[in-house]
Amino acid sequence: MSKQVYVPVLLKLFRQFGYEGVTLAKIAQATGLGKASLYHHFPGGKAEMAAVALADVNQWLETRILLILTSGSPRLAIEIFQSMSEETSRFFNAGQNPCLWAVLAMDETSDALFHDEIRGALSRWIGAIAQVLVGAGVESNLAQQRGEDAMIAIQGALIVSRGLRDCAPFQRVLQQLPQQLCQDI
Amino acid sequence: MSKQVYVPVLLKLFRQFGYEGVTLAKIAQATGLGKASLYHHFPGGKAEMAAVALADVNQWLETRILLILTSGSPRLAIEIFQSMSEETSRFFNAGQNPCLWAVLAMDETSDALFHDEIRGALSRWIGAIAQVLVGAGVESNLAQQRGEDAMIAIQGALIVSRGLRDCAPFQRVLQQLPQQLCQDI
DNA sequence: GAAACTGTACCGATCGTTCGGTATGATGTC
DNA sequence: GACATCATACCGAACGATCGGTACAGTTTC
Repeated sequence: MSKQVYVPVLLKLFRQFGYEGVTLAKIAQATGLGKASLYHHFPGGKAEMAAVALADVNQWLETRILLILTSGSPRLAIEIFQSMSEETSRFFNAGQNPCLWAVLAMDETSDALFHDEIRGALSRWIGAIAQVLVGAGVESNLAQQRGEDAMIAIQGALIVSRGLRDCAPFQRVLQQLPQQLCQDI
Repeated sequence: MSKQVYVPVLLKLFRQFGYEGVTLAKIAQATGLGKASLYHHFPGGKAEMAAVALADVNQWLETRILLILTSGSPRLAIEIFQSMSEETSRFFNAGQNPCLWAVLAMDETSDALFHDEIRGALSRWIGAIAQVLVGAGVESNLAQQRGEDAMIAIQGALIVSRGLRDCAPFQRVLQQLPQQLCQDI
């Protein structure tokens, strides 16, 4: 069985419990693999398993989000952002899934390599949003701010929805996001 | 030495490392107390130490934030929100401190009692913002939405600033927050 | 038969927690 | 004043459990 099969399981565990909260016992139980098998597939141990989960998220960003935002097709900006919102809402299961970036970024313990990867991913997403806005005539600095605001809205909505134990804020924010990004253009 | 002395240390540790990431060894080192002495002050162990830290945050909310928002003094709404933003920015050290609510809410492992307390705190803050807006003539449902948006902005800005390793987004968001809350009134 | 894979037993380290005990200072008794 | 009593604060050492990780002898697969 290819190790790719276990990546979604690892992703689910790490974003649910955080790096410290995930134990090899939990991973073994969730995957149905023994510890020796886990170390066969992931010789780097727990750190590699988390890295693989993080890489999976980054691949989602590249293939599902950045592709939408940077495809040369001449769609309207608002349509692009609507696609982005829908894909994002789907990825976070309408607000029920925590964000692995946020979980790992919080953790002071987890590797600095994770932090660099997370920073890069956030920057690319923000930059791609800004590029779409610039293409629609928005001034560069303002476009960058709007990109940041979009990430802030998504991350904040995830936190607040989780804190309130009610996904409605997340769903409302993502539904309003395209119009908010396209205000006055 | 009163146990109150150790509360700020506990708060710092738990919001920095999360519940799972904090070890009794770290607490002992940070407080200068032996592990056994910690159990003298906090017989409930690690859970009680986290609960005390959480209670400290909730007391800050009551005495510093809700007091500003609900004081009967007839100030303009925008001035009230400016005070709130400044106090919030100070509390989070201009975006360098993570939010204990977010850290604990993320953790699936931590006690359900924590989650109830966090939900209540978020609700009270949001509701207090909404009340100020209602007092300024904003329709009730919209006021509630604006309150949610404010919490989302604060929490999201903390996450993004941490992820980017740059506090500028947090500072910008909190500076713009009063005007954003008072738009069209 | 070679390579891929896995179950079992095990390792040292660390986890949260508890035990037995000491040092100190206030209080009560005569 | 001298002595016993008690509560508070603190700590070293150890507990059983679990942590992440490893060694190795099978077993499966091709």
